[in-house]
Amino acid sequence: MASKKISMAVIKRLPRYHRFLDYLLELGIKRVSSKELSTRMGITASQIRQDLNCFGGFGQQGYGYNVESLFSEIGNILGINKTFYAIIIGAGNMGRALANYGNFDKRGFNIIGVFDVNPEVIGKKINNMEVMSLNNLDEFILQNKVDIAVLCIPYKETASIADRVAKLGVKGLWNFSPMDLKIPYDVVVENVHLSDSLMVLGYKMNDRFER
Amino acid sequence: MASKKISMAVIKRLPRYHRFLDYLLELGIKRVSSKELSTRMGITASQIRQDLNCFGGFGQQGYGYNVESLFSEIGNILGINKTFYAIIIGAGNMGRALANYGNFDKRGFNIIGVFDVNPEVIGKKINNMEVMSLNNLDEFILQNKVDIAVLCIPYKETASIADRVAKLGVKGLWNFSPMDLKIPYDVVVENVHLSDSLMVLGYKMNDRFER
DNA sequence: TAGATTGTTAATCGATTAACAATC
DNA sequence: TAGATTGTTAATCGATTAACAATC
Repeated sequence: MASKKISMAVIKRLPRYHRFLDYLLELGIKRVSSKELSTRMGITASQIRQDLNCFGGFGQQGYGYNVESLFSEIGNILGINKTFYAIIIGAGNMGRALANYGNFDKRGFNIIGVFDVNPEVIGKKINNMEVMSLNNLDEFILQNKVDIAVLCIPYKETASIADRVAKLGVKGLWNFSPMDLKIPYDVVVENVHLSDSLMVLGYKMNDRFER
Repeated sequence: MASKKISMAVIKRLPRYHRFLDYLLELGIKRVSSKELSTRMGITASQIRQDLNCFGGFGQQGYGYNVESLFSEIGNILGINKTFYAIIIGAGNMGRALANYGNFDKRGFNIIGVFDVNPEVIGKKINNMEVMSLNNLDEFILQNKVDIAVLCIPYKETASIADRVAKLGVKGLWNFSPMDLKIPYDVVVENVHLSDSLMVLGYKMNDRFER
């Protein structure tokens, strides 16, 4: 598995398929054709078939795709059945929101710790987890299996913390800071640049409505 | 302005340029060449010049780009100098985090109201704003200039609320629900699908480390 | 002026779409 | 079997990269 290189464009569509299939499942729909997915999702049928065939022939000629099995196949590709252990670094607005958000568990992402520097926050409970001091970060990572660090820290701290956890063996960074991370270690980074997204929205609005 | 169609690929890189130029400004750097930007940002010099020339010749042959003026030009393109008025719908984890996050103001996004359905939340203050009842949403939008609605509501409510505010004249939706919005009105949508992003991170990790 | 670097055109690369033979 | 729809190859489209003349 994961042998031939698959483009990010394809990967990024997978969660959308997954979500839509989940919805079809809820509606009790058993089978679906690429053509039907196409009209409902606004993606060409051709692209859907191309995307799915990157990973194997999930369909059946003359029939289409079985919703349930396609859903679980895509889930497998995305690794939903595997468990990742994550810590949140930074218990500010975003860190707290993510710590409280329960739905990541469902997708196999377990939050096992929250860290901050602020003495007023350390020791307080967020979603039944006591916020730990950043001083104990290294120790914690060495003593627990930590796959992912969720970075919810200010711009200036991001690079050094990223570096620090990468050195300790954390393999994935989910980065909410506006910093573009460049890390010399073997770490996977996924950025969520909220303000970039907001600026793109602003652009689109100006462009469309010629304010 | 905004005459020839510019691809989304280009637009999405603009906030990154903007951020990096801001950083150079802080360092007190006055001029920069596409080549230097290239090595520092990990984008080809060719692409940088192509991107910038979509909007006009901001550079000078033999010299490069003036950091300050390029920064402000990109800011203008992104509409940072214009003010948008936004409301947050849904005062759950994400809604609260966004309401408390002060940095959007800096980019011209003013949050002027927060709404929720939960009686326990209505009336409470978030970042000096009293949470209003969703019952008063229509009235509020009609009586105030609301450019953007930030949707932080559960999956099931999203479509109907999006429809409702669009009908009332809201022109932009910043959507944090996993719902893929299809709206029959003239509205611009920017989605932030956090769990999609997390799933992509999971995929990358499985792929890279062959768990 | 000579050197540097842009703006812009042309070439390449990759992603999307179309077409159709394979097959359920 | 006939109809439907996939899997897959080929054609098209768009985005990225390379090249270079224009010019500061």
